[in-house]
Amino acid sequence: MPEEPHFLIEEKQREEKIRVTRAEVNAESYVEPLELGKRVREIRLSQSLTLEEASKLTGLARSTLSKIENDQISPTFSVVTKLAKGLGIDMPQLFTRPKEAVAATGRRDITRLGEGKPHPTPTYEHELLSTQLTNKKMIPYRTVVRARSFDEYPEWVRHEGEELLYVLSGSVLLYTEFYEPIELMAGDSAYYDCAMGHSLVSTSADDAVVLWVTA
Amino acid sequence: MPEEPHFLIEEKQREEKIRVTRAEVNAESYVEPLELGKRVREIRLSQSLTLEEASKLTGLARSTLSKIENDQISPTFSVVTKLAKGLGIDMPQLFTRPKEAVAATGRRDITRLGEGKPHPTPTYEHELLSTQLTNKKMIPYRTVVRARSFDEYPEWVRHEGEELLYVLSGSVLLYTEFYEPIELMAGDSAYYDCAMGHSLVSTSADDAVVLWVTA
DNA sequence: AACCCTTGTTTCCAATTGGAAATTTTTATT
DNA sequence: AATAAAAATTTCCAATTGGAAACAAGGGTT
Repeated sequence: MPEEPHFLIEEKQREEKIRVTRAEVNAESYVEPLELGKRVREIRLSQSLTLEEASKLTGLARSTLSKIENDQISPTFSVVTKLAKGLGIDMPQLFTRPKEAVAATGRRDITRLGEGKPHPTPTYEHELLSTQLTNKKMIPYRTVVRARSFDEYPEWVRHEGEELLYVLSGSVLLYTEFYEPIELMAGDSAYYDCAMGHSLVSTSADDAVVLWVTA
Repeated sequence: MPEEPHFLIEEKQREEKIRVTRAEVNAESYVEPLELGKRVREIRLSQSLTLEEASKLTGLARSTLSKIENDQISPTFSVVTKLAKGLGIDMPQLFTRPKEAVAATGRRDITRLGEGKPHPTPTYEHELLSTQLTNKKMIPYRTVVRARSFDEYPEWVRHEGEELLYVLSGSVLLYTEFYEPIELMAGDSAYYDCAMGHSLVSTSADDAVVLWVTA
């Protein structure tokens, strides 16, 4: 029975409910159909495996594999994990858009002013740049730091990597663990280890804009 | 009810069956148990989001998020996808092991406008930022691209790594191998693999200023 | 202390997943 | 073609997921 996959149907049903909310908060974060099934099948066939063999390798039922490959179910995380283990694929590889294999063509991604992928949070208004390329060594954001008072600065953030901060306009106050807060004006920059607690507030009357690059 | 997660129990049962086969065929491409829940919580908190806010961003129920973070369910693929989209995470990042947070000593380096270390070349006028810190993952420059005519644009440059280019003022023409030259205006950015030949000239009447970050 | 409000957890249940087996389709062989 | 064997899909159903709502656990306020 060639019905529409459940989770796609469900997707639509919810669409209604959450449309407004989602649009408000994050105008542009919908889940594309992404053909997991197609990817999986490609990988299996590239190893010349039958469903039965893949089944043995992954510990998943033949039927389950078939359904996944035909996008009839949305496998659970644990199933995806088994799949990856059994077929010897990197998880990331599974999700990375196969897009044009980069091969001979160089990787390049242009982002025009204001055309990044918006990602608002209560505190900041991030705009992800260069979202076409995946597996980048750096992740660049252009971020609007909303004008706000001192005493409500956000919690420390801590994570892997290093960060470069360049103030494009306005002025901000950079809080980092182990140091006194420091005010940065347009043109100033900071480089720090993200393992230190850090957070940023705007000190200008209006919003400040910064470029943030994480490695 | 603090029972053992279903999908973990089941994991063990099947273990027996597939052990031998798996060892034969693919002895070593193990994606460890990875605590998805913990990761997700980290990421959510790093953005100072509440479950409610994350719920709005992802379109998932608060309860669902809670269960995921507490490893009480194995979310379906479509749910994981929504999660990643909503929270603005690269899928791969979700699965990559978070090397234990470096006991932070606190590396931080502030560079005031114009106080970087000058490094002039015939073509550009680089100003190295954050020169106090060594062993950085990224090397940031603020570079003035001298106004110049088209036909004397510099040779390709090729080297290791990836580069982010952000135009601070003026406009420039970015030449990269495999692509047509493209004009970038203030606020535009480009990300590319440095293995591609690349070079930059200014197209504005006066000098252009760009931020260049190499990883 | 009683109350309200926010954040996170748990319960309940309808909807979906995943396995075993049945069924259909494809491929190979006469 | 006809048949057998292999491979893939579908069906059926028990087990699990995911949403709504109830619940619990703080934080402030009055």
